[in-house]
Amino acid sequence: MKRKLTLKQIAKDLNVSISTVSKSIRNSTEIGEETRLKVQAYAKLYHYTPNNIALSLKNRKTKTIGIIIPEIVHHFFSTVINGIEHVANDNGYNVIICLSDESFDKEVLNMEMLAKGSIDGFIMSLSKETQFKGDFNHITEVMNQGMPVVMFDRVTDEILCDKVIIDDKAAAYEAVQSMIDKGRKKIALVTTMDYISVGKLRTDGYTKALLDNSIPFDENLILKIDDIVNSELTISTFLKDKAIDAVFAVNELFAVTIIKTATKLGLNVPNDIAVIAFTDGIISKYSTPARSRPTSSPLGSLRNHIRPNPTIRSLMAAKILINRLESEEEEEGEENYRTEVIATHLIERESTN
Amino acid sequence: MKRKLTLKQIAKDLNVSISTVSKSIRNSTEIGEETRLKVQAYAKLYHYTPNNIALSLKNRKTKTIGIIIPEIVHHFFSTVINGIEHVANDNGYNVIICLSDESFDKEVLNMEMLAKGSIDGFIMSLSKETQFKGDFNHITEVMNQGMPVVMFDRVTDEILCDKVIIDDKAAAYEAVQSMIDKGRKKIALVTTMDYISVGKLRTDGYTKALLDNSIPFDENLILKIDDIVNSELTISTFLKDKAIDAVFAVNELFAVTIIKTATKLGLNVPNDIAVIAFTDGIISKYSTPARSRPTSSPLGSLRNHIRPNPTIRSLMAAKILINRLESEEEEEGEENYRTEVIATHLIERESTN
DNA sequence: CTGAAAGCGCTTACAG
DNA sequence: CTGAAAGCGCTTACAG
Repeated sequence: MKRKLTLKQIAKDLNVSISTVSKSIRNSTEIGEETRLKVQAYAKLYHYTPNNIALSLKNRKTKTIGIIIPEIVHHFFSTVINGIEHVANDNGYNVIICLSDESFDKEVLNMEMLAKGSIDGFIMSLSKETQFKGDFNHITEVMNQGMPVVMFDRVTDEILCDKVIIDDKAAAYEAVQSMIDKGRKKIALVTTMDYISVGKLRTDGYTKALLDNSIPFDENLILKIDDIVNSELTISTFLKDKAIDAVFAVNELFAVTIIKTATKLGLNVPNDIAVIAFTDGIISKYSTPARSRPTSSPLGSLRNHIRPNPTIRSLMAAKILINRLESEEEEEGEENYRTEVIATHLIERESTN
Repeated sequence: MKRKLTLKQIAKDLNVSISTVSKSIRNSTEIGEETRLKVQAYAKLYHYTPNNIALSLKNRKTKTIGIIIPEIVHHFFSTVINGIEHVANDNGYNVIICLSDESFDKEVLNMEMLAKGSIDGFIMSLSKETQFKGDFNHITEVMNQGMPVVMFDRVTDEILCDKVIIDDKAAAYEAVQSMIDKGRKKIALVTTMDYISVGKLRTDGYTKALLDNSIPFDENLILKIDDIVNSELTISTFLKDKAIDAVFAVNELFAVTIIKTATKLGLNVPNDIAVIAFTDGIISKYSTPARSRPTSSPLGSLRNHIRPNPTIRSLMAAKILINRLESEEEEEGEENYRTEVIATHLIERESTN
């Protein structure tokens, strides 16, 4: 079996010492020009590339960042990865991606694997199951070993570390407020289970908007969905039984399902029932490939929406991590973690209702 | 800054040698029970984990597999990753994912990065741009350094290596034949640009089916699409101008767009125009979240389709790679590359037309 | 100008 | 039963 070319091999082939080869390749002026050029030519000819593993060992840093995200069949995370890669590459870092697949066990395994030396730090978004269990020992563990962690989007208060989030509560508040302003009376909420931090915060925004407007909070107007794929019937019943004239959905898939269900029930969206949601653009992309007539698709009815831009956040997360990595060299003071909150606002299209 | 615990540190803390610590932790009987247990307790208490980087250097293998795929906003690749991870983990391997984002440059950079020692072998699917350029030097390069590569789905004839593909041509042939059998006269083809190997093969199957049935090949019935997102108008014109009664689409997104466009033109699918396509299930998942009434969505009209199962292929690819990795230890004979062709057939739903 | 030595963290054959 | 030494591939301070 062929092997990667090493300094040792070059040294042997050229009858010089390993140090000489190393210095020549790094173009050190310490080495005489003749030798230097000879070695360089040889290295180039045989496509020598230094072994990163050896470099990592020597330098005690890998110059790579690990990303752990729940899933990737999702436009959102794809954008996130691109953003992080961009900043990383600009700063001489590489990026490794691992998927937790929304599973706690996979998240733990992936973190453990990467923490065994493969990377210098993490950027992560918690899996659903992890948020549900509330078990964050794997993260504490990694941080105890001196690895910085930046949490992204799906975060937890139980871990002290850098975080990048959007102001979910405020954005939700704004959305619900806008519905109230337009005269909607019975505003329902379709959200996730409470353990999803993001869903929880958006729910809080909804609740607060109602309170601030002295609208009585009605628990029956809240629908918590665990598995959207099998929930059309639930939603149908929900919409039918209450005289709801507006729905705030915490994500795009929920919104699509709601709009479709409402339409099937003979309701006109947005006239009979308005729908506002957080979106990420992926579903509308698939639903209306050509975009020529937005109103022909479910999302067309979703004129007003909140679309958090993942790019800004991913750039920010990468910068924070790299910053910490570079400054950490000597320092001891760790406690100054920051939580970056990116403002996010409701997008209202012209012909709103 | 805190650091990861090392054998050296433990040795110092416990006043024994590094060798003793190492052997104790690996539970070698060479070490006296008392010492062994003491070391083990200490290691456990402080959560010692061996440094993978050091192990990789020492063993000259990393026990990790690199996956390079074009994108991940795609159910298909998500399934592929899961399949590979499954086999990998079962065999003590870890998996690292890199995205080429359909870009040649990113593909090259990612491969170079991983080839510098981070992994033992590749499983990859070529980016569109790479297929378009036809430049595969980065792959040759990596293979020359003794790294096995298994190509997956989007492959090229220009590189000799292990490959796992489906029989695109035969499956396409079967689909087109079925339309012919049902009496369709003017069968159009909507496909990708020729440089996409998969699209090319499916096109070949289409052509062959026509030939074998003595149906004159009409170039005007072939539409090659580069960017589906902005192609509704093109498709609309295409469908309108010819008296087409059937379309074979090489992928699901094409099919959705075709069906939508046809419907807008007032055509009944499948009565006026039948559509058969290769699918992967993701779009139908988004388009009809609840699945209760399949015919209400574009994909509902796509009763007959070819859905290559990515799981089998990914398991196969991982097995082939690991097999090669494990057997390669000493061997010299490299030339016995295999191309695994997974049979794939048309799925016909009951109420076909 | 060139090279031997130490060290990154680990394992293992070999002494004692 | 324990430990010193060599080596994985590299860099760099230090001799010569």
